[in-house]
Amino acid sequence: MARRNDHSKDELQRLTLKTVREFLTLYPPQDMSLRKIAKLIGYAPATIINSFGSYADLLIAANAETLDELHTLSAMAVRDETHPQQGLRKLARVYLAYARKYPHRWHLAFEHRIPDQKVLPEWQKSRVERLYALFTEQLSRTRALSEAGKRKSLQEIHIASRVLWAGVHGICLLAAGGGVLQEKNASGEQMLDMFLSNFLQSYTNSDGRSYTRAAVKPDKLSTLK
Amino acid sequence: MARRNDHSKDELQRLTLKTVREFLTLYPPQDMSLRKIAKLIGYAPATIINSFGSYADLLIAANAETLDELHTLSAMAVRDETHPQQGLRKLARVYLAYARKYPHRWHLAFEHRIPDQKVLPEWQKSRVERLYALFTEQLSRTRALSEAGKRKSLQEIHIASRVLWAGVHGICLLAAGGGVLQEKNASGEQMLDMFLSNFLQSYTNSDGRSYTRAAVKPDKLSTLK
DNA sequence: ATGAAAAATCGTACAGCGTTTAATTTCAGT
DNA sequence: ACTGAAATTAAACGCTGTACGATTTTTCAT
Repeated sequence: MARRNDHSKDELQRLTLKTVREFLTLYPPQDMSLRKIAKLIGYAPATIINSFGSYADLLIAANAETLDELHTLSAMAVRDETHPQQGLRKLARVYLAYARKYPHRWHLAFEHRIPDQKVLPEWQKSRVERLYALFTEQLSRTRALSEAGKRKSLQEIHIASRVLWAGVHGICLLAAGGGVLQEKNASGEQMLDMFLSNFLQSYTNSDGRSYTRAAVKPDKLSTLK
Repeated sequence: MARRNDHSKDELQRLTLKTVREFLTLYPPQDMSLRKIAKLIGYAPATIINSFGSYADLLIAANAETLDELHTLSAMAVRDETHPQQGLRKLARVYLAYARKYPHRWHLAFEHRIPDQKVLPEWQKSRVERLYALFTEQLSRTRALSEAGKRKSLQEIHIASRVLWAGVHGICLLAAGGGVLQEKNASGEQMLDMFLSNFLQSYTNSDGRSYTRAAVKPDKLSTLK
């Protein structure tokens, strides 16, 4: 066969990605295959490969979409949010909501292992870092103080943002995860709440040894529940 | 062909699992296959299937070994540990060390998705709960107090143990994870330290609103660094 | 001791997978 | 109209896990 010109190159890529997205909305990644997607869009498997490079590259592209969507939702959630602790809570809730709504896409994006030693592209890593950055941004707004009473260093904030992200991610695994990780006696909201309340409580009170009192007053804090 | 009697049924299972273990010590799960393992042990693929039921069941059995090993190491680490906060730190460090030493086995155990709707056996879930239980145990030793100054409820401790585990797991993903999650500017130890210090600081000081002072004195706490 | 049943092992076949190759048809530019 | 490039596919390749049937060995009752 030959050139059909039903779709332009870009149209075909969009159609493919849309089909993948819809498939993963219903079925897990293991049930997806290049041949199934090809059949769904009415093209031959080789056409998709020709368009994306490989099935793995198609998955990477789909994951990029997922990360973008998650970032957009997160950014929207913290826009116009003046209270950084509230911002962090909102970020966490967006993550949990997304992991629950699109578990298969969420899993694929964060569990995906590249087949060989083929490193995944930089623009993919930077998408993940953009997610971390949302936490970093809220954190640096907390004006939390370090031991000596000085502002926390950039490195401290960097680490704390990773810790926050990791905690939220781990909790989402328990709350929305398939496989061996399934928690039914504690809700995701409960876990997120306990995590953020306690971590931020201590984090924002310098290191908790009360050289300094927190900038946030207790009654302000209690409104965050 | 027919019965060879080179190995008993149990011997063959042990041999198979040992081969899987050794394979995963060197190579990632995606590179493993039923046929490769069969070739390595000198049996036909169908023999393994006949012995374990399916390739998926073999993986589940291998994961059981991983979870057992992790539990044994963890239990050893907190045996004779009188200080519960130190115990929790040791648990976290064992997890991180294991995830770093056997990343492929670790990943397979926690990421494994069951193929179909075939639920994974109860004895597998209970193995994971046994891991949580180690955290629960240390936590209930902290004698942390709740808002009203009373001991924390079982439900609170339950949630807190999940939060701790989830946080440690998430951090291990960043520290030892392949794929899209790789943190190079913050070490796993730094992240674990910040996580545990801050979370426990607040958790053990009731909810931080200082109805009650913590049972653990500040100078005790500082020795945990 | 003998015959029958059960168990173990494997070769073969099957359907599906991602990917490569070669052929074919169409489009764009001259 | 002619030519070279681009797009699309069918077919084949080497994998994958699994089902089936045949074959041999062990086990056990008689």
